[in-house]
Amino acid sequence: MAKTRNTKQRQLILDELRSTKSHPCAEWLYQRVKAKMPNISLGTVYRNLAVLKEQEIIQELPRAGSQSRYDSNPNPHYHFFCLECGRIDDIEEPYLEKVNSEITGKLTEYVVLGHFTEFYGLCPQCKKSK
Amino acid sequence: MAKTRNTKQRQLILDELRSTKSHPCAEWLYQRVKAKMPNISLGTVYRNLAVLKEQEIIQELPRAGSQSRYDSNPNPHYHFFCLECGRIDDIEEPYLEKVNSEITGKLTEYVVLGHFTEFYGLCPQCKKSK
DNA sequence: GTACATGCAAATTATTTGCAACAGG
DNA sequence: CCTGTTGCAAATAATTTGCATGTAC
Repeated sequence: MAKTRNTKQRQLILDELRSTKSHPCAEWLYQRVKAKMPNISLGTVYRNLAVLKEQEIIQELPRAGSQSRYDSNPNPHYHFFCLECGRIDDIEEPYLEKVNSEITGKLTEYVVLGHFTEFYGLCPQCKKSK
Repeated sequence: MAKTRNTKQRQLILDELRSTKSHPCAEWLYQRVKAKMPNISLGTVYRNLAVLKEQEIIQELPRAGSQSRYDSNPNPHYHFFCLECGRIDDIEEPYLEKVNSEITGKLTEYVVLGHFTEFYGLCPQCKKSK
């Protein structure tokens, strides 16, 4: 891992992210940090989030790539995302209702309608080539 | 639901999506359909995917909104996404290892490293206002 | 002093939209 | 015909990047 510095900007961004439970986006953090350091730029926020993520100090909420992807099967089912080659396979396993009910039992204040799950790891091809 | 027509473009896009298991993005579908109908436009592909999704003939793989969102906790944990107001809360429930192991048992050809799960439904506030 | 970081703006990437012409039912 | 749909191009939205300057260590 490359060397990094403790800049005022990076610290402010991290503090701001730690001060909230809202899982904010870059723009939101930018506005907040800007209040304390008016000429910080949005590019700096993006660059620092990337560094902090790289260092595993924070995480970016999961999404498979930057583009939307589509499935001709409209029914909920699970996918397996290969971290190596990016391919997405369907999983035959039936939708785990018990996962919903387990969480529903804990989150009585909420209405739990369902869950999205993606498994990740290595697909058969990428497993072999390791 | 509004009235829709069976255009040649829509049918080709759907056929192309059904012909693959790769969960493609709009651009990929555009290239494929373009081979059969050279002056189709990318905007048409996006518009048709939106219509087909609306009709629940296909699905778009889940992603909470168009922007990346960040979390100051780098450890895997679950989130609850409110379909009404878009807020994302942390769930205290510990990571369900048994979900991984259940899938690992089925996908013996794969290396299952983990899973991303987001629950969705209504948060306490939105539940009340219904 | 050196190289990582920054601010700024321009460039990319992904997606959406306005509009006049087209075509399915 | 009537109105949903298309192709095209321009507009947005989100993110990334080049570059000269700044600053942490």
